[in-house]
Parts: sequence; C-alpha cells; structure tokens
Amino acid sequence: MRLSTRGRYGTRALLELALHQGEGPVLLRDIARKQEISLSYLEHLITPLIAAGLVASTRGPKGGVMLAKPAEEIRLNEIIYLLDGPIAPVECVNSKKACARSEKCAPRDIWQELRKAMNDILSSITLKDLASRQIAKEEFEGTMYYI
Amino acid sequence: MRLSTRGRYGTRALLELALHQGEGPVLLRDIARKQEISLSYLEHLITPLIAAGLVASTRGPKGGVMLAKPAEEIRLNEIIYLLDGPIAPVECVNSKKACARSEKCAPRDIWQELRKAMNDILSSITLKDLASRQIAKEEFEGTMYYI
DNA sequence: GTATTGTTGACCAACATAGTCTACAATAAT
DNA sequence: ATTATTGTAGACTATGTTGGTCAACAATAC
Repeated sequence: MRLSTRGRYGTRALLELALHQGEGPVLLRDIARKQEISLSYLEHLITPLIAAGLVASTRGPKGGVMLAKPAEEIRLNEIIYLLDGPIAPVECVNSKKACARSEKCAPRDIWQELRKAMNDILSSITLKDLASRQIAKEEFEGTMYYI
Repeated sequence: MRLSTRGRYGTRALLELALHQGEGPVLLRDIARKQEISLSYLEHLITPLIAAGLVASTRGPKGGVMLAKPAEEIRLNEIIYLLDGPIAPVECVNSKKACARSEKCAPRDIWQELRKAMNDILSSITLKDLASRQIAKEEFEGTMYYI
C-alpha cells in the first residue's frame, strides 16, 4: 500500500513552485537541488504536469518552470492522479468489469471505502494549503532556536 | 497507491475461513477454488498467517486450515500488515530516520493523514464484520431472482 | 504403509520503479 | 548570427516487486 516516488517527488516539486509563485520561472535544476530529486528524473515527472496544464515552461536562458494556475486551484489528488494513475487500492474499485466476482464481493466494498477516504483527504488539500503548512513548519523550526 | 494481491487474496482466504468457522478444517484446495486463487500461491499466503497465530493448520487426511481465534478478534489491518507490511504510503511516516527532511516536510504530514485514515478503516473492521457483509450480499443477490 | 494433506524453499517470467544518458529544440543575450 | 542556456524527448538499464510454479518433504488418518 505505497505511494510511488513519482507522486511524492512531483508533489514536492510543485510545492517548491508554489513557494515561489509570482517570482517568474524557476530552474528545474534548482527544484532538483532543493527537493533532492535527480534532475534527469525530475524532467520526466514535470512533463505530464506540463501536458495537463498545471505547469508552464519556458526554454532558453532565464527559462524554467512555474505554476500555470493559482496554487489554490491545484489539488493533491490531481497531482497524484497525473503521476501515479488512479488513486485506488485495486482496479476492481474503478471498473466492475475488472473482476467477475465484483458484485458479490464484500472485500471490494472495503477497498472502495479506502479509496474514498484517501481521495477525500487528497482532494481537500490544495497546493496553497500545502505551501502554507510548509511555511508554518519552517517558521516554527526557526523559533525553536530561541527556547 | 495499490494494495497487492497478497493482502487481497489473504483477506479473501480468511473471509472464506470465517464463513466456515466451527465446521472443522477447510482444505486449502477448496479455498483456492472458491476464491479463485492458485493453490501454490495460497500456500505461501497462508504461512505467515499461521505463524502469526491467526490460522491453525492440521496436516494429513481430514486436515486443512481454520481460524485459530474468533472472527471478531481478527481485524483487517492485522491481515494486511502480515501480508503486505506496514500500511503506510511512504516509509518516512513510520520512521523519521528514513528521510533527513522529515522534520520540516509538509507533504509528509499529508502522507501521515493518509495512513491514519486507512488504518482507521481497516482496524475498525473485523473478519466477523466482513463475513456478515458477505452473507448479506449473497442473501440480497438471492432475493433478486424474485423481483 | 499408504494416501492425503499441509510446509518449505528454490526458482522464474513479467512488469514496475527509478532512474541515466544522449541528442535535440527553443530562446535570451551578445 | 552565434552562443550559452535552458527545457524536451526518447532510448536504455539496473534493480526490485509481483505473482506465481515446481519439487521435495513432513505429518497424520485410515
């Protein structure tokens, strides 16, 4: 029951963009460095996000990537879906056809509850929320030194 | 974000045992047939469940496997844990040491919420509950023919 | 003792994951 | 125009996980 690195790294990359929203293009290289993701791998992760219209890119000197829409309009479930596919513990919760026993399978009902719970959480959080949380964490870290 | 076949098949196998609780040993072969799992694979799945004391087995003719304790005392999170490992979307939610950035990582908080939600659901459901649901489903299916 | 059952461990094919590397395309600055 | 700088695309690969198979073995009811 694990989330792949794609979804996690992608979320972190977008968080980085959200933290620098309004500051113009951010270099992939800088995202890679700050979020500790290999640049080559990040390039692959960013592609579907660009294709989906979450991220805008400009090439050449002074280029880079930036959020293509406000951080409050991007929800985590969207990011995970784009990078990891359907947020579902098993295929059969998406299509009944995936398994002949779907109709009379009690376990399947449980897997569906799991999916709903996960989706509810992920769709309730926007990149803006995530960025706010991150900022709060860092500020709190800072105050720690004064205790 | 998927549940492996191990956890799912294992759950189904135990459901089958719960449905036949008190009827003596059930053949692995019969479980395999009814739940559509290959026998050889089921053998591997049942082993950790026996080791953990959820299932009791007897060899030889008239042998088979049965629940080692009442179905109300077996929770789904236990089954999934035994077969799939920790119910966690990422390792870092279990041990902070897994990642140096854990302390100041907002995404990690989200993954922890996910884990909690999943665990809450799975630990709230016992094998007994699952069996009751299954019976209800089959009875309902049965009535359908009279419409 | 023999047929029947579970137990164990070696093995394996296919796929997913998590990348690397190279060549290429666009563009800003000169 | 040239060049340096950026993202884009695709081929390639190493490793691990998944979902098994198969054969030998151990226990036990009859």
